[in-house]
Amino acid sequence: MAKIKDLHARSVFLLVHMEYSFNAIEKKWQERWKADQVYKVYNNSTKPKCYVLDMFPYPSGTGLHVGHPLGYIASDIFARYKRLKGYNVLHPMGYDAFGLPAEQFAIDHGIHPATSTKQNIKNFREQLDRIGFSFDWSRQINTAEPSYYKWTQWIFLQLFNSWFDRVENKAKHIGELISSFEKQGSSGIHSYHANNSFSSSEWKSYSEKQQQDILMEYRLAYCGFGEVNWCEALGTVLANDEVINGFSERGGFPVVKKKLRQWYLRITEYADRLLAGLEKVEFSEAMKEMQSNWIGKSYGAELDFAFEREPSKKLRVYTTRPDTIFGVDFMVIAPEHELLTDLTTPAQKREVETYITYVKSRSERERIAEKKISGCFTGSYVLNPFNSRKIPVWISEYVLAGYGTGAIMAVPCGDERDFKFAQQYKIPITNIIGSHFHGEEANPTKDALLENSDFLDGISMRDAMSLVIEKLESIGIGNKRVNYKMRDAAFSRQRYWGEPFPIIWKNGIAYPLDEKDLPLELPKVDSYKPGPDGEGPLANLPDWTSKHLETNTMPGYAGSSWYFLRYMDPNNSETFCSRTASAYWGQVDLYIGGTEHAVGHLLYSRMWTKFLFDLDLIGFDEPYRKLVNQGMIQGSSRFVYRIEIKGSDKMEALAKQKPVFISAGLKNKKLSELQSSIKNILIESWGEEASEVEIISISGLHVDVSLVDGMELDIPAFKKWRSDYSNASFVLENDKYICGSEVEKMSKSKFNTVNPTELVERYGADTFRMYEMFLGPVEQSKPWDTKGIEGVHRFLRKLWRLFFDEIKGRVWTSETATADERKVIHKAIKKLDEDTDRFSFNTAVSALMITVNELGELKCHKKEVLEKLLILLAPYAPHISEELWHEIGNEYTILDAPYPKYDEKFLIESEKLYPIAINGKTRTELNISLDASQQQVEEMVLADETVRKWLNGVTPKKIIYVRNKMINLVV
RNA sequence: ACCCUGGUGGCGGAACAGGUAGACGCGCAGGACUUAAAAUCCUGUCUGCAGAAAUGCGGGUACGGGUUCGAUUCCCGUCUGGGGUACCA
Repeated sequence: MAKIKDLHARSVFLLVHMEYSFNAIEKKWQERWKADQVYKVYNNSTKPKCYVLDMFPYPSGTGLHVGHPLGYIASDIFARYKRLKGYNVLHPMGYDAFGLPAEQFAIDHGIHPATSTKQNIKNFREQLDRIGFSFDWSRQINTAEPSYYKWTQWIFLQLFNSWFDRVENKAKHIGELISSFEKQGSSGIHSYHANNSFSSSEWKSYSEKQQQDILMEYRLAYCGFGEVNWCEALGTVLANDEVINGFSERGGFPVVKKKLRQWYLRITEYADRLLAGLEKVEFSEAMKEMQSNWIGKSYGAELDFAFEREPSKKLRVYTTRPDTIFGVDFMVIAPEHELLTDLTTPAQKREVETYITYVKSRSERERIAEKKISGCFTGSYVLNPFNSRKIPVWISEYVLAGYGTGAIMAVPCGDERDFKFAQQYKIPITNIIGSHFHGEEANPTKDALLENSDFLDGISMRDAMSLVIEKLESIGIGNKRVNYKMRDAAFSRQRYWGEPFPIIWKNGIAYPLDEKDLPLELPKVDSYKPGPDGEGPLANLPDWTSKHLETNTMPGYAGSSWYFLRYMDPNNSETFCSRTASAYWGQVDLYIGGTEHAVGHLLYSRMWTKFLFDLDLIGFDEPYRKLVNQGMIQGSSRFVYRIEIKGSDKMEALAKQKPVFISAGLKNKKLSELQSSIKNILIESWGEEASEVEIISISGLHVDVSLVDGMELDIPAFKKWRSDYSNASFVLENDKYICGSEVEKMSKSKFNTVNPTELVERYGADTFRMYEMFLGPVEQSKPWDTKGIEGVHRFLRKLWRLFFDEIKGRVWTSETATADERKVIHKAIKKLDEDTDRFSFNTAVSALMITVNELGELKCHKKEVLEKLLILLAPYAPHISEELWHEIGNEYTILDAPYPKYDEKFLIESEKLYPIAINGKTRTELNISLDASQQQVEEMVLADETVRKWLNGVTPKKIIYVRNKMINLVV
């Protein structure tokens, strides 16, 4: 019985192997890899370690589209490649499961975010599994699970219980600060908050509340007040992108700024280390630039301008250009500036108030982005400290309260924005840079010699900077100052679906929860509606509020700031990640994700890592050694163009029932030209009365990309797509309906998404993986186009035919390879090795295609060559490689195969055809042996008939050999 | 508005340190095999001019300048697509 079964299996096997049945092969290997746990990794090995990480996804309800796997495929290729190269590779995956969309979904549909998230994760996982990734799923994490966020809360408590010692430039336990206050009061080196000055005995005499208020100014996680987008009508706080032009995206209700109690992370204390750390990591220069611009370190000075009316009062400004002090023609303060009421004169009061109301409705982005300038005079003047010149004080939205001192000295001849402001409000401009300023536009030069500048006249601006600062310091009205554009990170949300804060409030004091009470689980709620006064939904729970627990929750980036550590030790219930685990795996060797995280997630996780390092909880202070940013795959949307008409009610109703669409090539003609040519079609469709209607416009509508072949609309399918299009008629060009197209972000609502699972079913995971890589460089954004996928599929079938013939069956042999065949495969090994290492996966795929073509031309079916080829291919197309690897007689997984080494000796040529150029223009070619000396080559070149003719007796000035590619004679 | 990044055939892209621009693939055109289709294979495919042809000469990497013997690559300016701008992830 057993034998019969076996025979049967064998015949099926042979039959199957005539052609490349990718579906069966991929299913078989995915099951076997899972059963054999081939991707499970252990925290110890004699091999070197390599940690390859993807930015984990937010499991959105719309599932995976072809853009998601791009980075995952790239990292999977790299992880498999490293494993083949003999590394112990950690390649995990998980979910960043807290987030606003799930909460909005809950509000709209009443489904608990945990439920919808769980479902979404299931979908993601099913889709991911089809692509054949080498993730170690036993290490999967989910930031929304209590076993995970217990440690997010725990790290938060460490931040809460820490302060930053600016002398040692590191975080320390708050207890050290307290004992310093007890011993020497605020005179200790640790006091850097100017408004706190107390002695040791004063400290001891303070109430607990007073002491805690002071400590709050030092904690790395602290509570304060901050402005949020408040929508009264919705009773909730809105994200910036939920606000459009001062109105809520949903409902269109007015949105204003409101101050609410907020948690913050004191990331500004790490500004210098975040900046310095960039030098130790392999991020792209662009990424480093974005981060350092965000941190925005600048050197300058703070100085006081006394009020004209009340010289004891001062307006303090921050400037990076103290040298321009005599060019100050006006001051601008932020609308939120605390001295605004003092500065506003009764005459200007009404105007200032109107302006403030206007600014309140504006988002910060709008305030700095808008081209038009707005502002308002306060009525007051301050005095230039050096020459007592009267300077008017203005308010403008482009000055932000949070940066510097919230007030600037405006120098219109040197600053573009100040210049435009002066022009708009007709403020006279002082020129301090002579001929560098023409009155047409500002000139921010630092090279001019100063004029109209009192004691600075004739001095260069660069030298003047330090002179002014010295003088300011000596007369005590200012000082040198380093400033950062970066602000402390807002760390709370008035939302439900996030980590609860392990904080209890008593008498206005925030007390940390005991560690043993973690996790503080997110309670179930009946309603996701906001709580009273803009608080989060947790404020609606009597059970929660009666315990005085914090009602804010943590933001999306909390869990993602440290997740890379949890993968190292995912099931540890004693600690967030054991020291042995983090010591073994260390930094992430390769991190892949989009640039959109440049200044958010990446900075936060770098800060958390530095913090954990300071507390000696991990042994490294940069999380990611190397970062690669994958580009975004955009959707290529298709449009149909509907004719919009004006006419009788009957006609307008018909226009809805029987819409008429016009082909893209015709839509740009003038409406008047169209009237006559389209009328016939309208009459045909709607009856005689249609001759009366007027065509008023043509509107473009998204159409599902699956209904369009290239640009041509599949009309029957389109009619079936939506019931209201079933009676549609079409104005064609050349008997075809041609759609319009546009490249946009991939999204369900634009009908331009492509589902990877469908492609995997049609062409196989291997084809899909290789095609995504073949599409272009991983780093580059590009629109998705399914058309080319056939070419990659053809390549895999060609590869298959090197092993099996449709009629003859097995064709691979154990014969010894020829020199030509060896040359082909060694060329491939060299190229693949280089390309995979430098992340040039698109050219690597091309090289594989060329190799298979060349082997096909040579009719090479030799195992010796083919098995090397399979290993090269394995990271890219794991299923087919594994199948064929076993077919040629290997028992173990291809991932444990030794990666082939190329041998120069198979590639060496004895002579080469060199182009010979004169002044860069190629004139002829010469065969030159590779071991010829430079002099021999020169003699040969100069002796050549054609070259001599061209040189026409002239001796070349020099002869340049260009990287083994050409020889150029410069005359 | 500011910061970052891209722009090369009909299309995706290649050219890795400034050195023969258009590899590889798609599409298209023609051909072979087939009763036919599918599949497969072969040939051509930036462009203008000349030529029966092999081929030759010129132009060409968004646009305008510059540096260089030589520029898709470096520099300056302009136009334009994409990402980010602090509560989307």
